[in-house]
Amino acid sequence: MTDTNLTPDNARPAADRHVRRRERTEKAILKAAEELIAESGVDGLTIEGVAARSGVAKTTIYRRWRDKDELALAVLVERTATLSPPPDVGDTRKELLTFLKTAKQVIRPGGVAQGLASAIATQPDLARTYRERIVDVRRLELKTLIDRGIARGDFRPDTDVWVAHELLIGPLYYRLLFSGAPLGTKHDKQLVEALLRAFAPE
Amino acid sequence: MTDTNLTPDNARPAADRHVRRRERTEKAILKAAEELIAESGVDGLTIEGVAARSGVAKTTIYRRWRDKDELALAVLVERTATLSPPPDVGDTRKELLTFLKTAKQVIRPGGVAQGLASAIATQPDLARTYRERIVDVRRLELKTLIDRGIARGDFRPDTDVWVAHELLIGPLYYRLLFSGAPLGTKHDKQLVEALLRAFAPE
Amino acid sequence: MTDTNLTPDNARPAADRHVRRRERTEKAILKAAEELIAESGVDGLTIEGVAARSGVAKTTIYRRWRDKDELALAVLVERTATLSPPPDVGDTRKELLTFLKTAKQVIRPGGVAQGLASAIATQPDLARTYRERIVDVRRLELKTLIDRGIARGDFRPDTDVWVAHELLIGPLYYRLLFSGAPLGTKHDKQLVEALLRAFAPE
Amino acid sequence: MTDTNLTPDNARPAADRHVRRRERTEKAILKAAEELIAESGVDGLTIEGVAARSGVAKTTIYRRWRDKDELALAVLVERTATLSPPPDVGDTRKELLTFLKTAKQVIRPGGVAQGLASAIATQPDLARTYRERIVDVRRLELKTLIDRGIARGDFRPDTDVWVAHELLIGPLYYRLLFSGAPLGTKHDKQLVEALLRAFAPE
DNA sequence: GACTAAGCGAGACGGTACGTCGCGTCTTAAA
DNA sequence: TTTAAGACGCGACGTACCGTCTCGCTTAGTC
Repeated sequence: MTDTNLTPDNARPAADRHVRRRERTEKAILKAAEELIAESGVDGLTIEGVAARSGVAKTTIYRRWRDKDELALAVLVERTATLSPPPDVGDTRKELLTFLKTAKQVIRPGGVAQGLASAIATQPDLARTYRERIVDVRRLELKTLIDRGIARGDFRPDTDVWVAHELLIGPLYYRLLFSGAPLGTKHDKQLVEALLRAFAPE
Repeated sequence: MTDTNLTPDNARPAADRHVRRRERTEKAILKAAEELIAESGVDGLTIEGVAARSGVAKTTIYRRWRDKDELALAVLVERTATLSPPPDVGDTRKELLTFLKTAKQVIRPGGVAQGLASAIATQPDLARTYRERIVDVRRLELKTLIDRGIARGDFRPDTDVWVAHELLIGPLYYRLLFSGAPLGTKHDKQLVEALLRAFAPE
Repeated sequence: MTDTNLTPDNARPAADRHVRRRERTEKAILKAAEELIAESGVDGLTIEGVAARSGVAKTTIYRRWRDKDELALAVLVERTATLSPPPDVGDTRKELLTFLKTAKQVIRPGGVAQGLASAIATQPDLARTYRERIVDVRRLELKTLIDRGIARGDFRPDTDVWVAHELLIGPLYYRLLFSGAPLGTKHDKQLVEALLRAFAPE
Repeated sequence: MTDTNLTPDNARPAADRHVRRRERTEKAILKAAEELIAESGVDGLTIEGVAARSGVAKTTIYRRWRDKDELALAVLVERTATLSPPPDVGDTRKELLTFLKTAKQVIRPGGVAQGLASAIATQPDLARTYRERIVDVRRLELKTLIDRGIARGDFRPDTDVWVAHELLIGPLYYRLLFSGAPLGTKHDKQLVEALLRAFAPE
């Protein structure tokens, strides 16, 4: 986490051979972590387990991530990074549904979000990372959709993206974490419908 | 937890002295637990700590609750149980705001909900208890409000209580757990407004 | 243990009306204890287990025996009490072998002696009871045999019963507890032979 | 326990610093264990106590020994290992007495043998260790003595070392564990005398 | 046939130690 | 410079069984 690899590819002075090594190691760790999470949830994620599976020393893992929560979060971030924003298909309703679907793809597998919820809610460091790397990203995407929706006359011009985001994602998390309701398409539709009504032009 | 004291006060045959003792013990435990949570969060809640502070043996605690999550949840349930449903004040908007306010009073202090989120999302037993003793209770209260709202012409007659509940509570939890936004009155108002619009009569 | 029922049947002054009840309870307890020992050794003997199986309250057991070791020893004593001394068959060798065989019958089943060894060696109370009710009894029996042996000219007149006892029983226990050697008849014969030689008349 | 340091002192490649540390830790543990046993018997031996006194973490102790019995046995083994076999003094009688004396030195202090008797008699693992590291060692020493005795004409050539061993050690344990008789020199002499007669040449 | 005291059942509890889990730290050789 | 490897301290876990306490019901000989 600490430092994000923003280094451009030019100008590698000397002690940079080691960078390649770092990266390889890091990948091995993340891979092992993801697998373990997939197999037995965030609770089943263990630094010792990751070390064993990845063939990396425990020490090495601790050099990169403070603890297992940070590591799990890194897995989540990785996942978000590989997703692309929802394309313009000319239909706000459909685009919003796609948005929800994508969100579920990020959150659900392995129960990472479920497993991390408490940690994120509790530890400011994690929360910040989570917000910057995930919440903000997704809200930006939503903004695109909403702007299009406004242009199409589906949303009133002063629609608050923050609130809209909450109205879509909040219920989703709520079902995921607490109510246990089955995150189905039907529910998604109800949410989208509600959102469209809540911010419909006068 | 397990059994709710429905026994009337007459006809206590014999083994009832035990019951009285149980209750006293249980109260001591819950009190200590609540204090510890208040001081250092659910993470800081330790069965050993509770035992020490309450002067009750660790064993006795385990005789009532499987583990520390169940105990923490019991604290939450206790809190919910002591709250009364929002009164009819003749104004749907106000009643909904009161509903949100009460919800925050249950959830926030000590970060119990935050600390328990992962556990609830992960362990079916806890989830069931949580749903039955908290979600359902609160949704029932909301139903009363919505019914009144319908009668007053503020909501359309087929308003779905489930969805309405999610639209109000979901964002609240979302802010609490992930976005870190300050659960202020302003936000509450935005949510209520959105809800009223989403389910306004045609 | 504390008081051994040596009271003769005459002269029951007053407060001993309830004796019969006591005895029934006591028998139930000892029976359950013996069964449990047979099933899973002295280690598997649990006051709670005995209470459960015998249908007697834990309290009642503690009213008679200080702890589970005393109870187990009581089982052992019971066993010794029901055995009869070896008859005169006219052959010292044979009588000694019978003596050893009987000893094994007392000691072996359920591993009571094994399980109790440490307790006896450690707690003077138990040791005293053990010596008085078991060791002394058996040594007295041996004395009879040796006296007969002396009369028959198989032992020298000044044979020390104590030492003889140790030479027979000691190795037996040693095998039982430590060496793990299989307490077979062959070994018994070797011991008897050695004893006869050690105390043979000049 | 597990591995006996048979590594020669040359060629210690690398991961050997660890070994040194292990050894230091192990010594600290055994020392503390021995002290605790000396103070309050095997019953008073507690892993937690050892951890506290030795300044070693409980975990570390469990990393080496399965449980407190194994640890106690290790103390006994340690004791045996540091003793040297009885020297040839030209007198079988005297050598046998020395043998008994040494045996008592191993067994008696702290009542380790007494406290472990039940455990050894009950758990095959412990029994095996006990036999291999203690019984066999001592019997081998006895063999030396008996061979010398045979050479000197004190024992008949076919003297069975096993039986001889039992005849000497068995009574000793018997006194120690059950009869409570005071393991004095007088008794020792009687045993040695009996042994010499039992296996005297024709 | 009713009295009455010894005996008993039942449940809750405090307490000690257990053996386990996974964490995160440290140290040093080797790559 | 980075990594592997191993040993370690630590805190809390959840469990087992201990032995104790309290109090009301049961029961069996006696009056």
